Amino acid sequence: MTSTASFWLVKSEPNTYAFADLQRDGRTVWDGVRNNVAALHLKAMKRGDQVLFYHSQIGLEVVGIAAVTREAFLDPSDTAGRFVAVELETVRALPRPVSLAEMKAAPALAEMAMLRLSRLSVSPVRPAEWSKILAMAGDAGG
DNA sequence: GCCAACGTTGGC
DNA sequence: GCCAACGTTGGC
Repeated sequence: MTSTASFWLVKSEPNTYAFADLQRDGRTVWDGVRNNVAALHLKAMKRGDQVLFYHSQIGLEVVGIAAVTREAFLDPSDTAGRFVAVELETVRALPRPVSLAEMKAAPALAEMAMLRLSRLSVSPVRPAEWSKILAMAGDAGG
């Protein structure tokens, strides 16, 4: 069977919700996104899509992999009913984190959406970028 | 702590 | 509908 999963990257401040929290919880509702472009990406996520988990503000590195377990639904934290959330589950921590500096220094990642639009909290990752980052992390699964 | 980038708001 | 002011994000 051919895989049709897509790849994404989400940012979270570890002070607020770290990858370790996702590992503890198993699954979590990814809500609170209040940016239209990010919301479009959330709406495009399909069950089974793979997601890089990035720590913003503190750490500044990709630390783990999550997967989409529930496709976009109205964000329960948005009383205006305008934005959506998805549900994510933990997959695995990376053998070693990949820092923002490393990603910036990698020519293969020069066009990554998260590097070009630094404030975007949910962004697409191309298959080649996904493979590159997992290779940089020493993760054989990419 | 500062600043750049970018989105939103509100006066006109 | 324009655009200046303001707020937020996130890297440095």
